[in-house]
Amino acid sequence: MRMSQLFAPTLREVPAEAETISHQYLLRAGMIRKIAAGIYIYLPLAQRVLQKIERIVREEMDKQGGQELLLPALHPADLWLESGRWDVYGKELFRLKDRHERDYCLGPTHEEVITDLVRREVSSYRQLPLLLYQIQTKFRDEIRPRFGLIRGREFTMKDLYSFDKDEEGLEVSYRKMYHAYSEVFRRCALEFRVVEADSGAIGGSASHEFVVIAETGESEIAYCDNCAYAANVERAEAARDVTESAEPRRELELVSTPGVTTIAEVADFLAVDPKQMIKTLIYLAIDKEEYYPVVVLLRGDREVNEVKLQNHLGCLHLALADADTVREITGAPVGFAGPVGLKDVRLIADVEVPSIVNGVCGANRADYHWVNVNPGRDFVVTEVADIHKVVAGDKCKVCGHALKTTRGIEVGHIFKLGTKYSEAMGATFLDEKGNKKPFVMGCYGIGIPRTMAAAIEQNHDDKGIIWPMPIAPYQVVVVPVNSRVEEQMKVAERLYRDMLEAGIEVVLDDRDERAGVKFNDADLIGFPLRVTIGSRSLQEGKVEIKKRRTGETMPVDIEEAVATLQELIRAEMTKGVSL
RNA sequence: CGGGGCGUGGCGCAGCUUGGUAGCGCACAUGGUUUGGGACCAUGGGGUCGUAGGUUCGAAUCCUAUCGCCCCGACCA
Repeated sequence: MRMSQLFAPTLREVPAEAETISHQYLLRAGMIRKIAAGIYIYLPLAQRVLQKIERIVREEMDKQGGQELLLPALHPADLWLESGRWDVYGKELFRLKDRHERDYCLGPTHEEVITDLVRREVSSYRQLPLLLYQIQTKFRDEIRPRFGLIRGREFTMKDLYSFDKDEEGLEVSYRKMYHAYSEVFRRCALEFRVVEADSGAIGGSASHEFVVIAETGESEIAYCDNCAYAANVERAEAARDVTESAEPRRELELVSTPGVTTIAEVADFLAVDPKQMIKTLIYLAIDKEEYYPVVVLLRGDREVNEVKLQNHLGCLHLALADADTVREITGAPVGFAGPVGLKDVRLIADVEVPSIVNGVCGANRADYHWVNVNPGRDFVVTEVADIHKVVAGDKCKVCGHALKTTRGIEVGHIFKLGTKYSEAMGATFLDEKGNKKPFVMGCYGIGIPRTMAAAIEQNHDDKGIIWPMPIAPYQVVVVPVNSRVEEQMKVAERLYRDMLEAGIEVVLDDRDERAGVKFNDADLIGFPLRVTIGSRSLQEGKVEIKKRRTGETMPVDIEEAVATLQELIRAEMTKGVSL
């Protein structure tokens, strides 16, 4: 490809709308353009990267016995009503009607469609296991699209669905995908971690996320350096502090705390450790038709993990109660809630609460707190659950070492679905004994554009993108320093032709631009290798090869340039990690 | 949806407080000089100031409504 012909409108300035590095560079390198919030055009360079990622994905899926098919993006509402998700999925589902007023939606995921297909076409255990996948456009009316390609409303996803005859089969399929995903991201040269995850709206038992480590990521993960434990903080659990305090239980006492409401203020005012406090929060658990209040107790230094809480409650949504509801339940304004004396309301204590001795909590009365509160004595704890958020420093539940936390971008997610969809939709087969059984399913997704963006978040410097070789849009750019110098152009053209013949993916920067412009564009777009042809080295019959990542340059004889490049490319293609 | 911010040539911004009929840099076009890290000179084209109402002799500027976009939170690959 000639740079003069390449449709890659690079931008010198940073577009105001872009906050994150990947978003900025994708725009500036002329790879994407936005057409509406969360909806992007992929220009030729981006398309090449996406296709390379897809190719890697296909190869790894195929290796595990996956078969590619293509499902529709437009789904009839019937299928979603059948699975029950027409109501559950909520506003995120793009819904539309056809001319006959029939309901449809744009698929945000494809469990319904694939389950429908399989229930009609597969009837015997002999046809299992079945691994079917596609690379398809998904539509999700995200509450807030953001960070460019990281969270779009339309994006391509590879989704594979596994159908097995039993749990053991699912386990095998799940492990295959776990391995395949690790291979995909390794080949994309990404630094990632596999973490235990919450399975969220898709449902099911076990699930793992593949998280690319990046400061700008939306996911927070907790992990242990000492053992293999790693989990999304939405799910992460820590070892419990079981040290029973020997301190004698003191007499319950009401103290005046005028205008002192927050944990920090109370701790300060009464000179107690926040760990001694019982944080009392009023939530509303919201289901399809109804909602009810829940009182949640935590140690004062803890935050609620709403995902855990919601899972525990099994409700659809969760919201902090408004001031009126708080007053209704506690009889006091916000800031003075406590479990002592509360009646007729569901009370859930975090696992750490029962061991608090002589604690402090609100008195359900404006401007008063209780001190020397002892769970079990001063209020009854019937429901205990792990609902606090794990933080760095908590003990690993596996080995007891201090956990660390970091942020990352979730690029892949694998789920064991079990029989959730097959049962809801009556998808069954006959087993060896002729018994009707629901398929045991799994689903496995990779966000393709997000993977591209994550690669940029992890591979860039202040000049631009540094593509890992396996997913670079082109492997080499040839830059004649001065396109008007005939000799330089001649050598450039010859090398360009030779490279094409050798199967190297190359761009020739034949533009009549100053060297600085070409160099800067080359750095911005992020070609892993650059061949510079200038008068200096040409005098000695040499050209310069420069590695984008390290900045290392090496003069090579013109005749050896192609062979050298091939060698460098080969080395980077198989390496699997960043150079 | 709650909180914050922004809509002015393709991009980045000024002008708005204190109304007087739109400007700067980059990009673009033409000519010339330049050419190893985003050149210079000259000339030129391009904007219903997001949209709709209103106030006013007069609105980018003031008022109202509305749409869009970005950032922080609830959603997820």
